[in-house]
Amino acid sequence: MGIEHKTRTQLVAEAIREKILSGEIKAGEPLRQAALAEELNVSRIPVREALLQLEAEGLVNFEAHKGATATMLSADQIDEIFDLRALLEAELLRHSIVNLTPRDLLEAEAILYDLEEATAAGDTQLATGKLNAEFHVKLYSKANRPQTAELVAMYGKNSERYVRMHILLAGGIKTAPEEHRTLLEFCKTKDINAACDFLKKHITGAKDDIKQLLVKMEQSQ
Amino acid sequence: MGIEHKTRTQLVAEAIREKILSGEIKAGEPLRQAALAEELNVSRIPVREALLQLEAEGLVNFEAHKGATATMLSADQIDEIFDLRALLEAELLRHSIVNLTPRDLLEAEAILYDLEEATAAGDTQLATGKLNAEFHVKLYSKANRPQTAELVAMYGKNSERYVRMHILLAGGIKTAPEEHRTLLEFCKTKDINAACDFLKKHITGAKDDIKQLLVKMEQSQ
DNA sequence: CAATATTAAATTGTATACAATATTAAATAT
DNA sequence: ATATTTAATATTGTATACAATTTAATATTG
Repeated sequence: MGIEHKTRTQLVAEAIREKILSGEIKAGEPLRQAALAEELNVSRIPVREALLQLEAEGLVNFEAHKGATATMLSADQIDEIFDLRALLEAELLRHSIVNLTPRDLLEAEAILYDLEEATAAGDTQLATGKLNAEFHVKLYSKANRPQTAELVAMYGKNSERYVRMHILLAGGIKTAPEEHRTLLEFCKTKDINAACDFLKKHITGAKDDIKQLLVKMEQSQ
Repeated sequence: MGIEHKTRTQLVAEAIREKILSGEIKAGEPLRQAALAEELNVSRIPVREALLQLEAEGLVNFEAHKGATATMLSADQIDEIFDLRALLEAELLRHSIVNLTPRDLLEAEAILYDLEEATAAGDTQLATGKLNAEFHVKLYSKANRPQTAELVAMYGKNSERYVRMHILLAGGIKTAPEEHRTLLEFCKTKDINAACDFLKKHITGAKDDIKQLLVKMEQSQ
């Protein structure tokens, strides 16, 4: 049982990803291979490979001979990504919901409990971040649709920095806390169509909230 | 206006991609960096970078220290990919259909004409391949959903080898030729729901056809 | 002989060095 | 002075060389 040995490329990818998601590297900013290599104490090879990976994740644009830049998502692109998420997550839920066991639903409720507590405590970072994701993942956990799940994860990561930014600037997403409970209720009663429709609205609502801010930012430039 | 200069990585990616799609490299087969490098007269660096790109496209699995293999899609995975395609292509069509001009529809009809001619001439390769794709792309052309379109293109590429294989082994997909014409008709009358529902069935039908063959192949192993 | 440990070979991962391209600065011409 | 060329610099792309890891083969032990 040897310890997992991470390759430099993977470590570099994680480092750069976090820099982008945290906003330390701003959208549009060029990512110089040599600079990153020196900063992270590696050669340019793993930096290049990490950048290629991040491009696949949609976090980076890599143009031959020109170099890489952190992707800059326009309001339109955010719009599309959230629509895709709504579509794909509803599809996951549709397949998962019939397989959700009572235990799954209780576990989801447990997460929801923490989430509501975090909300009450004013920790929007935690509530709209980690716990929110955990709750959704739990509901999708029995979908048995690995490729769809991977897509959802990718777009989730891609949205993450905008959600974070929104939390920072607007103090959280105004998603009503009871929305999650409503969704869970539909899952319990196995009301597939109601659950999926509600989920779509839930995601689209978050989108509208974020987009409003983004449009304002685009105008103020 | 300098000529477009392709990087070795891009050329290598194209070469390997075609090898996989054509079946020259079979699913599951390991892709040795050194061998590919020598064969293509480059160093291992562009080979590695090409393999990373192909992994992002879903054609290759790249495991650290173990190496890359051509992805092997199970019947289940094929199933899921075609479901995703149905979902995403319907979404594209939904957004495109209202913007399709009479000219767009005539161009689609022109492609359809060629397609039907190819079918009549027995050229299923052309009919289910290039022309079929062209027809679909035309219908989606006014969706204004670049990221969704990119996903659709990716999954299209991913399905391609199985479609090709199916054409080879079963002499084409049994998609009724009139299905395309029905779809076009719904687009002309701007009957969005009918068009999208029909498109989903159209894609799912192709899936069932291919999956049947795949299940048989998996059993015979 | 089977199972495990050890060594050797193959293969991948990464650093360094150099080549190709793009960007910027300087020089020249209009 | 402005526009266009030319040279210098910065940056990316790729080959080579070496290090790390895995896989295969061999040796060792119970």
